[in-house]
Amino acid sequence: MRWNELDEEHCSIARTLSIIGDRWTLLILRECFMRVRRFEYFQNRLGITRHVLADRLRKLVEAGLLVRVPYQERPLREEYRLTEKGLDIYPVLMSILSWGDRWRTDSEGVPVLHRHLDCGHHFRPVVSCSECGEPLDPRRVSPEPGPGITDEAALRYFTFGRHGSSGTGPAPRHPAPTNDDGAVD
Amino acid sequence: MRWNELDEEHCSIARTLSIIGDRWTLLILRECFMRVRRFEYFQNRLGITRHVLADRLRKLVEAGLLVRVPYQERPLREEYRLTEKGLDIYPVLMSILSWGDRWRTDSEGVPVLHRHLDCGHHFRPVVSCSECGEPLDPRRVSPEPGPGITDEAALRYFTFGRHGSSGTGPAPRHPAPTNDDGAVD
DNA sequence: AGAGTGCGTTCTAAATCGGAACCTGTCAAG
DNA sequence: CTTGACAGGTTCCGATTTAGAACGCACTCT
Repeated sequence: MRWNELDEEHCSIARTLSIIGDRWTLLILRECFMRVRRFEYFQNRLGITRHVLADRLRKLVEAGLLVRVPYQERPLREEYRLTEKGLDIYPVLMSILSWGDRWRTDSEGVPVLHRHLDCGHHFRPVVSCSECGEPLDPRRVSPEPGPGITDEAALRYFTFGRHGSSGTGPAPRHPAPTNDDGAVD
Repeated sequence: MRWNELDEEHCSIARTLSIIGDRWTLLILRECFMRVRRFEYFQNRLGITRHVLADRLRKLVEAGLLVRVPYQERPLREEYRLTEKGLDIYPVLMSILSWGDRWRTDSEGVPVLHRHLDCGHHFRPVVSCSECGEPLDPRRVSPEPGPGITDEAALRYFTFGRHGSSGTGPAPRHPAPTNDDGAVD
């Protein structure tokens, strides 16, 4: 499967990853949230190849997460700024950051703290239910086919098993072998 | 910068992306949350190359997000199951999904709905402050150097500007040219 | 005139990926 | 006792993508 095929998947995760699903794009967006806006600054802060940077910025503009805004004329110079669509990536970055703070921090502690200016405290981002406000437990969430899915995609997505040459067998039982290996799912 | 260098960055986002920052890894994890656990099933559902699948599963096991648990002997067969560390990726996936539902949905509506079993409603995931509970506005959050950062990384990270051959200049002003191009930042 | 700035493009070698075929145990059927 | 199926990979090749460095261009400043 190629990037452009991913784009046509009937899954919001796949479709989103067709834009932000590579190593550099999210780091570029992180810089945007740090108010970095110009080519040279991205390049110097990230250590990214100029070639790849130009490509990713172009794609982010095409996708509508960034816009080019002139900041001088003669010669024309433009900077890259977040649109509302780009600003809305913030929860993704904060979720990633939160996981990293929990699981990839050495004894020194977290590298960056975040202060919420509205309440004044250092905080962790918490993902919760829009309806009841409780934090989400993955095993208390049930995916269901929505209005925008096709029959074929629904079958593929919601039938447990495979969809290749040999037909869809019954859902295997997963008899949950007793183990103490750290598997929690 | 290579993948293994990313790993050593003083930034939780970069460090996390060194694990999940590629096209396939998050899709594999999405399948894990759908209770997919075996090689053939991942391969058939995702359409991923077997070669790449084997590589990504191995890396996810090395990184501690998945464990291999035997489900039969002779021949030995193992399935891949989420650890607590892997389960904790859930907020990242839900944030990505939420963005896709908002920005990449055509007129048909969202492809997949999610029901919160605790309250019974379809919901959107909301990222909020652990201290006051309010949803996060990116412009009301201020990053600050934490205990785990080095002086050099702090300079790099918190000084606006570049860090190449020509020293760090003063922070540019970004005079916010008046525009109506969709830039909101 | 010469150097500097900002934003790219071009070039080459190395790494990675997609697609298909092949390998290894084991069991079950003909 | 051969054949086929199954599960989980590995191997191979050609195509794409990347890293790293150099170069181009349209200006401005000294």
